[in-house]
Amino acid sequence: MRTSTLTQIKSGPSGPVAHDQVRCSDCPIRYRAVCAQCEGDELAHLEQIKFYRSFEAGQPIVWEGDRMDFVASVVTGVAALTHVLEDGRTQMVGLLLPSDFLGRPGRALAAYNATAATDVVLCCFRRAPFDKMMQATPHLAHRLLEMTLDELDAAREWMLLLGRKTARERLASFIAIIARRQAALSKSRPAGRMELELPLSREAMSDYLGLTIETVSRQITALRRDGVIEVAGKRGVIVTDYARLVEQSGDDSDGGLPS
Amino acid sequence: MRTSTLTQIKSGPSGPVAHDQVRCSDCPIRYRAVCAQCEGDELAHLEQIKFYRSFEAGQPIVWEGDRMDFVASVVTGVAALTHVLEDGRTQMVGLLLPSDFLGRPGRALAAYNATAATDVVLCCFRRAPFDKMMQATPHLAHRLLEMTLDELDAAREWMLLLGRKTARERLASFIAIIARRQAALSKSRPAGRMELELPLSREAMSDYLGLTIETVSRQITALRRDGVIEVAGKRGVIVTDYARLVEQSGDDSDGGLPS
DNA sequence: CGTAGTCTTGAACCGCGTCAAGCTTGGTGG
DNA sequence: CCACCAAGCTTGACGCGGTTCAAGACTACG
Repeated sequence: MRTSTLTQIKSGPSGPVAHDQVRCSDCPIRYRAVCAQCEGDELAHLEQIKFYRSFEAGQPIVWEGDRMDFVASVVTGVAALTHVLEDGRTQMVGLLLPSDFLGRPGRALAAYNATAATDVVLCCFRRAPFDKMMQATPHLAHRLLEMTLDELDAAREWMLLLGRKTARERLASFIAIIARRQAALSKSRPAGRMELELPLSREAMSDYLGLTIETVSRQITALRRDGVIEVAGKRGVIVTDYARLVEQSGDDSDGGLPS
Repeated sequence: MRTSTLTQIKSGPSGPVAHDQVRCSDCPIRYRAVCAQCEGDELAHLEQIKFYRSFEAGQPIVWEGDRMDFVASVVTGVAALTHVLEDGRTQMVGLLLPSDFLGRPGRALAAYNATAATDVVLCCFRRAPFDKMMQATPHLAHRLLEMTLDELDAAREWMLLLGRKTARERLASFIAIIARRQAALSKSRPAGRMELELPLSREAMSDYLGLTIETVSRQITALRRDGVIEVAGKRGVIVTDYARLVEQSGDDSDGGLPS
């Protein structure tokens, strides 16, 4: 049932497309998203003002400066926030994974470009009712504060990467982040040999890491040559030993990048 | 009574130094800090759990991983948050100006090093009562959410700088940020000729900008040679034309970096 | 089999880091 | 008042890591 509703989305060639409601109680991100602490009436109210939108990989979600009359949780897939300078230089400034929040309550204009890095499904809330609910529901405000603080921590870890790490360390850090989040999905700790699927193209990785696409490619080759990873197709990566990968990432300790 | 307990702290020559209480109603950051929207009882309660601490320029406030049993607002001065890799590479990840908030409610361990970049006065709140008050006071949580979202925006602007800007653009961006905030203090818009005092040493600037101290120095010289700025002593800078400075910063539009 | 999109590889270049002196300023003591 | 020193800043010479520019190679898809 759930799955069938989701497959309907895949219609429009380029536009976002709505699809049938999924009950919040069946939602895969029920206990991790903004709504995590809502129950009963609150959840019912959220259910009323929510709607789903899907985007195919590569599609824009909003442009910087555009009016955005909803906020949303990422249900499945990966979305990227980017800043672009006038001469075209691009820097990714946010990577939104399932349960992450998109948009800013109380602000109608998007501050960054948002793009679907993979196929993405968003659970959207109309802005006005959501803002009103934020005022009335301490749960919601608290949860959002907590999530925003986590994102701030992640952004600061990322600043360390951009400001001080070498190209090799950046690649190792990125792969380690993906490994960690994949382990988190199965509620295990990352360790030993791990098979991963990178959620970003080489170009998106270069935008994330503040490098060129060529340098990304070369460093992946170098990590492979040194036996830190194996490569399987364009997106597939096998980490031969997670601890060894972390060593290459330049971080003194493991941990880092929440969510 | 209140003051006497605090003045006792005033012991060590290099340790933090407390000073007499200031009434919240007289506080210079009264309407910009976390407490901005608190009135009456709420303010009185905050007043009860607050205490001041001072730090001389260069002193550490907390170390990453240390227990931190307070949160605080910066009243005067500038504090820096930094990450350090094991080999000593350092990246500043936060620059706290007056009214900015230090610490994370609900987390006792510091996630970064905090250092006084100039002489700093903090208005501290003991953690436990502050956390409790956060639960009970929607005002407070909302204000903190708003401030955290602003900081996240600033961090993302900063990521663009670290990932994609040249050394010259970074310096111009930094000086423009200082110019903007100084204009904001006198409630004017930055424009034309402006005299500034940089709140950071060359070393701190290099940590902020992801450069070496030598490159910072060279780029300041270059901006001076090109007539974009004049230099007066170690910390003094005169921006000859703010618009020209912004052109050099690589940003397509003005704006950016809230707070 | 051809073609487009994505990724890889190579060679040359250059911006910034590194290393090593000098310079400027302020503080201290003779 | 000046000699001395330490800390912070500036300047120069040189090398390296990552960018740039330019071909190839690998898929996926007609």
